[in-house]
Amino acid sequence: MPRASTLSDVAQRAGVHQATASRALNPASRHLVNRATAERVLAAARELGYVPNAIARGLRTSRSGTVGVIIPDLMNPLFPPIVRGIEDVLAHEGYTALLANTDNDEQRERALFESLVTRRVDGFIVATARRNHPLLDEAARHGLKVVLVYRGTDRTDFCAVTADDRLGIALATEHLIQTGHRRIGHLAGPQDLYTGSIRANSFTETLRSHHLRLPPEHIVVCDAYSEASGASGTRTLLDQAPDLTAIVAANDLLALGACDVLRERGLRCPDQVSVTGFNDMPFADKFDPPLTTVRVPHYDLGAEAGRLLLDQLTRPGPHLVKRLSLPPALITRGSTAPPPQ
Amino acid sequence: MPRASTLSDVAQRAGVHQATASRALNPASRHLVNRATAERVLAAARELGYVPNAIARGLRTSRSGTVGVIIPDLMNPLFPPIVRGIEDVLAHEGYTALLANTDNDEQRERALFESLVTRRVDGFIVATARRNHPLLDEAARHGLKVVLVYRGTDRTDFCAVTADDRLGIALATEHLIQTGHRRIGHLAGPQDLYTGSIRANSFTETLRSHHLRLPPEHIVVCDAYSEASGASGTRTLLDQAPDLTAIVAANDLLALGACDVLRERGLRCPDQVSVTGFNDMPFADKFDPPLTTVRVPHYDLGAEAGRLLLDQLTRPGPHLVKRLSLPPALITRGSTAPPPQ
DNA sequence: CTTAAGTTTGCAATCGATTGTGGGATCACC
DNA sequence: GGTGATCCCACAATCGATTGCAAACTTAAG
Repeated sequence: MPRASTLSDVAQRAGVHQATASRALNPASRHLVNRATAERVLAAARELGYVPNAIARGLRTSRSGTVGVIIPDLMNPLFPPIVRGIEDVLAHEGYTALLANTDNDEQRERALFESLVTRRVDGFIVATARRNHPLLDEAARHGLKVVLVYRGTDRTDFCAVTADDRLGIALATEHLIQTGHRRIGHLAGPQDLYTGSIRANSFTETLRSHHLRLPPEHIVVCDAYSEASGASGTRTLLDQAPDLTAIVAANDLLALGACDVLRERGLRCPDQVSVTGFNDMPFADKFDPPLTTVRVPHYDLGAEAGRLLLDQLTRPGPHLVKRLSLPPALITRGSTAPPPQ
Repeated sequence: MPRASTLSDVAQRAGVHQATASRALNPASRHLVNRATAERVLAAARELGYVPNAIARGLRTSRSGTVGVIIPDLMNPLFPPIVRGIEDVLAHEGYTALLANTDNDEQRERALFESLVTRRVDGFIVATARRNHPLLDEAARHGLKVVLVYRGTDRTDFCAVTADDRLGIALATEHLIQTGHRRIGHLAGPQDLYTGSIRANSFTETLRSHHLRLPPEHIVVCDAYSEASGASGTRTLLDQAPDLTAIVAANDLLALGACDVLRERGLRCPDQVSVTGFNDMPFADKFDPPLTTVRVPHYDLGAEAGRLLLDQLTRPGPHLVKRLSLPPALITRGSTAPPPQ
């Protein structure tokens, strides 16, 4: 196998110095070389099948053209669209995303982070933020550009693109109230996550603003955004408050777990208990019953996060800490109905 | 922001030459340096927060420690587990996956491929193979290591890890036959894909081997593995052959499209028409009706593909072209039942 | 004490691109 | 023909690590 041809191979073939070849090949500096020469270089490159070596370029320019994307779990169907949005925007500017699945494991997250720093990514897009997250400090110490996506953090010194979770939960809760429900429970997400805490707060506020009772046993905090965790949370919730007629779940997976437990206990959804989810995950409309949920523009979250990071990477000078919030929408389906008489 | 410390910073602080520092830092060559010296270097590195520069290393060693992973669409729920399997195996050996979504677009695929070649990935794992795929030739010309995953190709000179699709479809089809069905249709996938063609062949063979009639209008080829495509294929199928009592879909998404159309036409599934899918995508058990389908060990496909590639990358010498096939399993759920009387 | 073998370390080239600097053409104009 | 000005291009340093080679030093054996 002949080794790949290099810049100086091209230069030699075109009969110029490699510096000239470099400038000719790079659109941004092409104007520095004579038109005819440039074409000769381009032709030589084409004939040799020259492929620039991004590694060598990266060493010299100390920019790798890569961005680290840290997500909790690719198998949670909510993240692929976010990743997709990020990639589409980055690819358009010649950047490549390096994906890292942390599996909600701090150990693993640290290792992956190190590996990305070693690879000299130009910036990070982080979807694993906790409300107070040591990794973010470390990133800041390294002087790395960071944009948070989907999950925010308590600190206000990081760019972030999130959905308006407060509004989303308010929409779902008010939908239930307007449908006639008065005893509504909440399956909350982990409270060390921004999404878990803000959604729980919004639930509480919404009930308050409608002057509805909210005894503490109407809220159960789940320890993960998973079906299993939603199921066990629902068991607790129903044991504590058997007279609930509706459950606002902080997430679709929790809602699915809730539906499982309702079925397990012989309670019909939505006839006896209504359930709402959050995210409008793919195929939520195909479930039995089709899930009433809050649609979040995941793709756009990713795309905007990508844009924010690109802006920081490509535009010189100081940057504002932008915090962008995108609007969710209530999607009414079959898992909600008026309460039983 | 102080610039990141380099190898020679570490060497200086430890009072040794950078060559020595390099050897001390690298476990594989550490035995070449005096124990005490090595510890001094390690300490210096720790104090300075030294992070090796993978770019510089890659330039020198001409190995990037990255692998290109080309998949058709991350949002198809079947691929995240594959990616996950790949990443887990690669990460364990210090490799990083560069993910590329082609969106089934050849143009886009070519661009992403170029970009990965530029980044000097050490190898490729390809899940977008078509039966006859120009990209694969090009990769071979570049002398790149390639392992196919999930989808094979007609050529036999590439390593591949696939499910035993032939067996999978046979299981689904025989399940229907044993349940009493005689007039069974097939929603086939794109025939330029290995999976599409082998599944269609297996369907035909299975019916033949049971001496069942199979008029050509009982098979409709869909032009993509998507719900929409499955829906329109099903319309054609039902128009051509209204007396079918069962449909073997080449894929879960096609099966979902089929269920949509059955509902749209007032046909009850499974009472009037049974449907089987393929892949056992996440949440297939939650659908209405729960989908009878063929479970494919996606995670393991990815993991094995990763192992195969790693073996080629790390073990010197010539390599066998291994073709690995993993067994699927029939998962019987609510979308299949005996045919109506 | 000499020689040989074995350890440990330093020197310097190298990977392949980018880029600041300076010099040689070419041309115009006085 | 001299003087700039303008354009192109070549030279060479540089990014940060790895590694073949040889020098220096230690130890052991004769």
